[in-house]
Amino acid sequence: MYNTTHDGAYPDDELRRLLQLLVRAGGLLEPRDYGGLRISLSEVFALGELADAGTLSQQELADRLGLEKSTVSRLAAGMERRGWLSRERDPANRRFYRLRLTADGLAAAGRIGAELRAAHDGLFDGLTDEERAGLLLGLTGLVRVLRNGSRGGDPAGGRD
Amino acid sequence: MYNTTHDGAYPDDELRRLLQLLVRAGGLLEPRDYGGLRISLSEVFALGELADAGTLSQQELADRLGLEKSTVSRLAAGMERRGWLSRERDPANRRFYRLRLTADGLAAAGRIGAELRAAHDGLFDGLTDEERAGLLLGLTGLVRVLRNGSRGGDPAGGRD
DNA sequence: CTCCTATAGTTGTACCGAACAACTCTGTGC
DNA sequence: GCACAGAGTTGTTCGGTACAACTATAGGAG
Repeated sequence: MYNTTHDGAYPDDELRRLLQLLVRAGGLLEPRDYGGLRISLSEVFALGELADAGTLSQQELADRLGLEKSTVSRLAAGMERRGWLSRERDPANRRFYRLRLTADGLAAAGRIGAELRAAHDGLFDGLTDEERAGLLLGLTGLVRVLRNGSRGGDPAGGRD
Repeated sequence: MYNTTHDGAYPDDELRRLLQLLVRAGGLLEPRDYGGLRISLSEVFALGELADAGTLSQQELADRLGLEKSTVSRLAAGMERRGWLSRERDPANRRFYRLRLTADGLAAAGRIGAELRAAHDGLFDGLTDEERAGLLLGLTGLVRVLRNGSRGGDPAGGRD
């Protein structure tokens, strides 16, 4: 397939395969049902960020999610409509919202967290001990590398 | 964050974090420039499948990509327009197309393959040897598990 | 105090990738 | 010949996103 010029020392193929599996078989891209509610990937991430941070302005949330502020405006409005978060203006500076998860929002975050955990437990069940340990180690490193952007020549990104 | 009820033995958090990094920092979802050409993820996958298989009908391609035939119809039309593939009717059964990459299409597949390899080489550079080895092992297993769908209670999927 | 500017958020609009449904075209079996 | 099945197409709709232009609030500089 894509390994036209490569010697096969690395899993060229696996990289694309994995992406493809993640995207398709895993249904990564589509909104899906978490805890019985239809929710988009961005909403999943937003719940996570807010559960993490407690209170965020929309702009902060946008930065964390890598989304445009207008997108987050509508995202937050939707989540408010669902009762997952409250939007109060910051009394100290009324330009800012103070986005906070409501009890419902926290519950949703909990359910989703549980599903994510179930998902990865299910995945892990199919792995050998060695694979499991290796994956854990490798993924941790990968997260580190991706987060620090320590890549030579921006090979994967190219859009920031 | 999401680990409201978990004991922390697994990288709960890391799972979502990884997804998020993949999706955002990696710019996974957006069409991006590969080898200087704007190309969607599905086109990347389609090039891979066709480079793999040589000749496919649209329905076969749709099955492999997990897309609807109508989507693939337009996808293939677009790729034909770009000169990446040829669509001849199968002479033995004119209902079928015989999709094949052109020389240009193969070249594009090669360029994209090179970029994918560069991307993951760049990623791998930031890893320790242990992490690299572990990741390789774990990913291989993960691909196997995802492909076989051996998951307890369909934890990750839920949309097919 | 007024005006200028910066920044948070909103709204209008457009785009893209995808699904679904209804359609056409081709082949097959009775 | 006709009915049915399957491949591909087209019309339409939807969701998630960006971009641009807007409003509203705040913080100076004169």
